[in-house]
Amino acid sequence: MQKDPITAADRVLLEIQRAIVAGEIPAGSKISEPELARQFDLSRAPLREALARLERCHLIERIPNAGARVVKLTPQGLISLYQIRENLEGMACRLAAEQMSDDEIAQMQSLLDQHLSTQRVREGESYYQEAGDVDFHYRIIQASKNPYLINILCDELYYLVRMYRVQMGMAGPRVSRAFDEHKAILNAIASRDGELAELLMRRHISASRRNIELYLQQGN
Amino acid sequence: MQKDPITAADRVLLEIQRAIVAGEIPAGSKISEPELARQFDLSRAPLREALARLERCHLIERIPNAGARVVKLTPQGLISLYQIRENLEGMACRLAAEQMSDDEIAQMQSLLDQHLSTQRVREGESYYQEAGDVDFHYRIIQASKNPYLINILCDELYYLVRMYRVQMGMAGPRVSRAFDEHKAILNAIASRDGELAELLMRRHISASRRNIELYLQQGN
DNA sequence: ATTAGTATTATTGTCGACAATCCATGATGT
DNA sequence: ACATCATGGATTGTCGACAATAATACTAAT
Repeated sequence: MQKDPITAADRVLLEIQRAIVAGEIPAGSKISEPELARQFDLSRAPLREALARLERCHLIERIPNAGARVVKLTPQGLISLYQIRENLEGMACRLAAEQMSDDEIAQMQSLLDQHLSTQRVREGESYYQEAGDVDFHYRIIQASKNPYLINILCDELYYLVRMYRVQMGMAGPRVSRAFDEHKAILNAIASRDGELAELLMRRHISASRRNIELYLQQGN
Repeated sequence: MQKDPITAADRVLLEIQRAIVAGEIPAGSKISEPELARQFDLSRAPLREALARLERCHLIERIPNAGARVVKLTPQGLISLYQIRENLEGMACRLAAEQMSDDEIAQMQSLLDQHLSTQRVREGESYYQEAGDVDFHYRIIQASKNPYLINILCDELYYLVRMYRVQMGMAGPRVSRAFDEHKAILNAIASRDGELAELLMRRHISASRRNIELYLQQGN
């Protein structure tokens, strides 16, 4: 059994991460090490460790001797992010189709059934579908078995995606469509058609991106 | 003009990075913070900062309370790495074809001419071609203008690629072929054919991967 | 009044020491 | 003899303070 030693830096990291994603620490605002240290009642050492990891997942930007700032959200940044997702998650999907075991596929199918039931219960509310969408993508990525790919998508880009969604209020009328698309993707994986699975995933993300772009133009 | 404050952590980072890539610090060996601190004659604080960044570019792996180890090179790891490169550099190439200015393209062409001349001078020696290859890919990636893509490829995966090449002694008989492929890629970019540029770059990297796989099977 | 230069203040980078945790060695019991 | 547990040593995580750098406020000169 592998132990999981939680360090102080880990705790403060999770807390700040959540706060930034939720917008409680506003985008573009300056990060003061002494202030945060007082606020979380710990030294600057573990805090700096946490900041290093926050920089790693693109939530803050640091300039030597000048300090750290929370990233600013821009339409262009979001486009860049979705370009990457389209490629990498498409690739993850192809690999998943090649490498998932039959058991894993069955588990994914039951996961989708589960999503369907909660979706029926909470029709209109998009949060659960959001979480479900995240979960679905997360599982696919993990199933790719490529450690670098997993690291990039789940550890480095994932929080930023969530930050965009949360702060731009992505309710999205795509709940049911997204579910159908998930189902089609999983079918392609189940029939071991990696090429199709990749194509469908790319379309799925591309549709999501266009949806967001539409939302942005509406909003402004 | 932007200043460039070099900190102690930066210096030790570059030094350790070089040492790991060159194999002077052997793959799989344990990293001792106190020992390295003595060796570089500085405190553990900047050293830990450097280690955090080394973890970021996948050169070391850290386990809480247990320490850091230099990554082990495995055939599977190298395959995973090249899978990512194939996708992302292909994408970078397509974006470059869409976004590079005519000036930038002209500069790239003169860069290739420069490679040709040095290649003629040092026929057989692969180091310069290696550096040239690296430079070519680097410039293409930068030209994609996608900050996340640039970060992933140039800051996070690049050093690991070099580590594999150096430690596995990738001399490679692909010197001239690689050059021709570079030229074909640039031609596609110059004619603004992003689709073709992407395809050619993927083939280029795929060929490089197969070359390495062949080398591995030979070596063992 | 505006700008250049300077002094002050605050923040980051670095240091050495302490506390908590892990690894290795050896003792002990069956 | 082997497995389990305890102990000692070493390493990592954390702390508070100092030094170096950057941001700010103020003074002075044109």
